[in-house]
Amino acid sequence: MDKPVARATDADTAAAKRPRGRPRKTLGERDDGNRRVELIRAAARLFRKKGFDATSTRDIAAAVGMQSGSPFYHFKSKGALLYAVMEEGMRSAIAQQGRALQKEEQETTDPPGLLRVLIRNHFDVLLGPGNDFIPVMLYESRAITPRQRGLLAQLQSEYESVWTPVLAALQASGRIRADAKLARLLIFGALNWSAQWFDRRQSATLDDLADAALALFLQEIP
Amino acid sequence: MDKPVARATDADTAAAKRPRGRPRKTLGERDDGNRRVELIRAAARLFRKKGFDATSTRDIAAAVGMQSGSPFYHFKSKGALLYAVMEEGMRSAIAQQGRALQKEEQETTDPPGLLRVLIRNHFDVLLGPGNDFIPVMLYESRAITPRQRGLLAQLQSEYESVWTPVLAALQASGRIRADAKLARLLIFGALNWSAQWFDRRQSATLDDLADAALALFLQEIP
DNA sequence: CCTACCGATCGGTAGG
DNA sequence: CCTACCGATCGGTAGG
Repeated sequence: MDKPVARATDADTAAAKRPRGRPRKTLGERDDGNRRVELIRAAARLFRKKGFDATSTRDIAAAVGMQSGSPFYHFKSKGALLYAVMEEGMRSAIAQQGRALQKEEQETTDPPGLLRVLIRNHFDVLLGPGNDFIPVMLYESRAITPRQRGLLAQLQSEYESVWTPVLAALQASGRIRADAKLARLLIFGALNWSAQWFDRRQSATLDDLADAALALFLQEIP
Repeated sequence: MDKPVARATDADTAAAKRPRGRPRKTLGERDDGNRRVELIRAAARLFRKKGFDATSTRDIAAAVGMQSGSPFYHFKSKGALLYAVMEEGMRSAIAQQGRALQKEEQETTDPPGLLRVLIRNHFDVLLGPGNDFIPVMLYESRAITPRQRGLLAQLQSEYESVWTPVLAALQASGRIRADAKLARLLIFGALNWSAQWFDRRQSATLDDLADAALALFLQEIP
């Protein structure tokens, strides 16, 4: 769990294509971690589609070809599996955000450009193919314990820590007018809510979304 | 169900204060509708607090002092009760929005002023004391049938129909830069997400929120 | 990781 | 609206 899975964006779809295929044990590849990851991935998809409470551990077991009791060999409870989905989602999102910034770091130090990278990447984290982890975290947080919520809050702080100076700079230069803290909450709301309505089969692309968000939040250059 | 309950904003809290008190039958007041409304209200509170699946019909029955099977005398299923919460929430929100616009209709025909009224009222609908109905609708829609979703979509269209011309006017005048449809979705997202983080016991008021939202979305006058 | 199983809970109903 | 109840499902476990 410490090393993030390969970019969920491109890896998940492939795996979902052959859910039957038993793990190919090329070379000395151990099964242990794989089965655990498979469980987390299947759980994420089902938790997102049907909700945590409406998903039975039997559903999850069946999705990876296990018997009903077997998930409990890997996770001590259904709640632990939910938390693993959320934690994996956050670690993966943080890593992906880091890569996105690094890639653009060529010259893009201007706050508007940085905000675009952050927003565009956030849409990817939320809406990219196979990215069910963060939506699950956003919409099922009621089901975890206060302690787990605290641990996730730390990861969320880490994720947001990159945004704070960017938003502060934009506010200082007058390109964002609203109070910094409320602006951050409202912006994340606008972005996060897209998980409820975005349909990949429809017209708008993630770039369109990023454009619209930037146009909505940023004051035009005077 | 056709006539909306008294403004949830001021009526709900009072009722919550005396959950034990058996309905006072002053004058010829019939119990029938009251019990039904009590059930809807209790269900809304519990559905919001614990989620639909995690709330048992026994929880709801107990909250209004009934035995476990009795809610099914009023509603044919748990799902019907959920839908009643959502429909009641939408009808109430539409009525409340109508009143808010009427009250301000003195001279306020300018789009920015109208948007402020709409946003301020929307925060009231979402975050006002005892207003659990709309958050339940927003966050539990997975649990209703497609047909019910369709019926609610009609009510949501009615609610949003007032926003559309206002947003169009703001876009035409350059005070909103983003694509009209995406702007609407992003704005509603920013507002709706507040149901996840807003804490009435904290500093910001609903007026603060409305101010911040306006400042964030509207281009400054040149 | 499977087999076999348990106790608890749940939505819903018959019959008054 | 209550009493008494049912069938189904669920999370989880022992023992291999």
